[in-house]
Amino acid sequence: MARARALTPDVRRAQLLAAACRVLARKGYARASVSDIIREAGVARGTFYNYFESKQALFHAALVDLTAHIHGVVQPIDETADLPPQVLGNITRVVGAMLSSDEVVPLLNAVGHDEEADAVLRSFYADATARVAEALRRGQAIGVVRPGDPQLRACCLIGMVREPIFQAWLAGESLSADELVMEVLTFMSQGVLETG
Amino acid sequence: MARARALTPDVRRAQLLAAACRVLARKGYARASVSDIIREAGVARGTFYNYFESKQALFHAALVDLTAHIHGVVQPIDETADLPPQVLGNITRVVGAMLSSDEVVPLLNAVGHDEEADAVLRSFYADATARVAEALRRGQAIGVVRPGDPQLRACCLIGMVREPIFQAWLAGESLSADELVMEVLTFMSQGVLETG
Amino acid sequence: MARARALTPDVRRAQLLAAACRVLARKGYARASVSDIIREAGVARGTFYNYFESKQALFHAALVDLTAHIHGVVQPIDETADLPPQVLGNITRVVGAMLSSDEVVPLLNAVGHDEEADAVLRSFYADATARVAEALRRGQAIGVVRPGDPQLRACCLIGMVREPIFQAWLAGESLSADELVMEVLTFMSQGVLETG
Amino acid sequence: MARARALTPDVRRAQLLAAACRVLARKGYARASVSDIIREAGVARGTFYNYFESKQALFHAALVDLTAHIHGVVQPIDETADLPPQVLGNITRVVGAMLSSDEVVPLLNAVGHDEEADAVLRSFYADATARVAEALRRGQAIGVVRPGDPQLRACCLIGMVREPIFQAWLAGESLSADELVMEVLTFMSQGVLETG
DNA sequence: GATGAATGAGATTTCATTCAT
DNA sequence: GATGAATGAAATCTCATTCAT
Repeated sequence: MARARALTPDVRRAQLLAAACRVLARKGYARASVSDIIREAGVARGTFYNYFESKQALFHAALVDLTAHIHGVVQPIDETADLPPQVLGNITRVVGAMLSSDEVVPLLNAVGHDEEADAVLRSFYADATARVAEALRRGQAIGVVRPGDPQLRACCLIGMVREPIFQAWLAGESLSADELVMEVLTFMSQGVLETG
Repeated sequence: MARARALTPDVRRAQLLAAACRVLARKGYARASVSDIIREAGVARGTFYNYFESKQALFHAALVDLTAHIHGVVQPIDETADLPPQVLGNITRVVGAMLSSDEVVPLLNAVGHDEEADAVLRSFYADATARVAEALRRGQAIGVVRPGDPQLRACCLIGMVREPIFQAWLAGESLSADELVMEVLTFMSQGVLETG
Repeated sequence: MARARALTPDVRRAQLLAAACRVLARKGYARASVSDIIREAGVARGTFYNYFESKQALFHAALVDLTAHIHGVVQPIDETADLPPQVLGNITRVVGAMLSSDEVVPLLNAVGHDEEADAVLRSFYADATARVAEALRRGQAIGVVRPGDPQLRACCLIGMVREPIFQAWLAGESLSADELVMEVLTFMSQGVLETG
Repeated sequence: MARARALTPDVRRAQLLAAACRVLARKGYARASVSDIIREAGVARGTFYNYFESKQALFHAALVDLTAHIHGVVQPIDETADLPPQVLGNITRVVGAMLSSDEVVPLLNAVGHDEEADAVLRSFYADATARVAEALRRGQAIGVVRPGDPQLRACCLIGMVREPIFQAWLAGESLSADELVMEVLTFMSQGVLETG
């Protein structure tokens, strides 16, 4: 076989991570094998293990990367400025990040495959919920959010965003980020039932 | 060896399915092996294959059973009667069904493990969404639901219910069905933002 | 491939152990692979792992079996009877056990390959030394053994037996058990130097 | 990267050999990897193969060095001078050489790992035995050594020295060279049994 | 000469499935 | 029908060696 051109470790590592994400998106967590990944990356088996201690370590790294990226798009709320546009902006950016590539959704729904990966996802969701809950709590403090358990409400909000994305992926359909954001806003601001 | 009493096929099948569900709840889809299942059921390896073509077939059957059960708790809307209590009743019953046993949540989140199982889940979620969307559509027709894409809105509603249940399971915590139902109602009827 | 006749677990286990010993004798500890062992035993790869948790576990079991067997040929000393023939008998039986099959020597010299195996060998040699030392101590107590550190002397005696056996094996030559026993007796009773 | 200063081939070779010996002492023959050796020596992987054809070749060279060193401490017997002190001196020097460093014992017991290394050890032991046997033969000729097979007797003598050293190493204990030499002398000159 | 990224043959291990009893 | 020993394809992982720079 033609020997792959030697790269600096950082580059090769990133390449392997990217290849792994593509494979994960295509075959799913459970069916993605090291053989798939190295074929996708065009390197030899041993090369893989020069960069990751194990297949599990790779998946762990991929998830950590991904969740960090999503958290990264959230901007802290400036309480001295107008709130709604900031919240809207964050929702829009998160939805954008989740729809930005085909690889995000399957990874974020890959629960129950792997002890370590589950831990990463658990902390991702716990963290996201905690942030939203904190924002709600502040909103309640300044009287712009109705009373109610912030933790539970935060979960509902996350589900409201996550589920349409998840189902669109499951069905292989595309989803309009703008429409989703609008719908979430409707639920937040007035609900969907006409009130006499 | 101690030979298990010959049972009628249906009983044995049900016994295996129940054992499989318990194992799935305990170990998760990916880590449930045939050995686990037959140990739990107390039958020999070969016996398993007298009743299911493969491990995949068993999981498929378990999912079909489970999703049928959840669909079963939903009652058709009687449009001549008062709507809100019927909707409320259905939400309550679905939440109740999902919280009724430890086995439901892990199974409904077991995505990406298995081609066939994914198909079952896909159709479960598609079906659930379609039903809710249809209800919304009727609501819009008679003017009790605001305008908006029923499909997308249905997804949001399902996510609003599913996510808190999912996260509580992930965190190993319990969840109050009543509080969840109340919160969903709040989102539906008035939103969570105070309106000047 | 023709399916191997199903055996009771005990028999199959013993067969695998025996096959492993033959392979170890032929190829040495480091170069004996699971593939070699199953080829020798005529079973499939998976069958091996039905009986031993790992390759290491098999080697451990083989060593435990072997060392137990050698210890088993040693008979306790009856202090009310004549001592020399009893000692002579034990030496003869141990030498006999070590020469009884080609597999003993390579196994007893397989040091440094494997943490667990080393522990078995360590305790084998420690135990053997302790027994000989105890016999020497008793001999000193009743005045038939000269003064001197029993532990060290026991080691020397064991080496005196072990080394010729080891070297004969290394050179691929055979060794007369009787001559070895006689030589050891000479060293014990009078030494090899003529005394003026 | 930090490129090691180019050394003369002999120096570099010696440096690698020394590193290999340290690693061997620490991890044992079977667990010493090329990675360990180059890390210990502080050279790059490729450099290793500029000096040794293979890992096996390095171990071979290390053994040759070591065995040559041990043989080197043995002084030829001057038959015109008094014999016992010369024999005593040689035993003392050999024991001293074997105890001089932690690396000797594990290497001399590294049997069964490697075809070539086994050959080196085989010839080391054969040579040592031959020398001792020759000395015994001369002793018999001049009447200071009792009759008996010199070859077998030489093996016993070597075992008498080697075994205590081996066991002390196995147990991680230290050993007094003087006591060992004295004990060997006792076995040679009078045996350990009291004679009425 | 030195470097270290890349290699790949070969080892161990897993586990869903088969089939003789 | 029930049993459980046997199977083997396929997965993960190791590490001595190569070779372009």
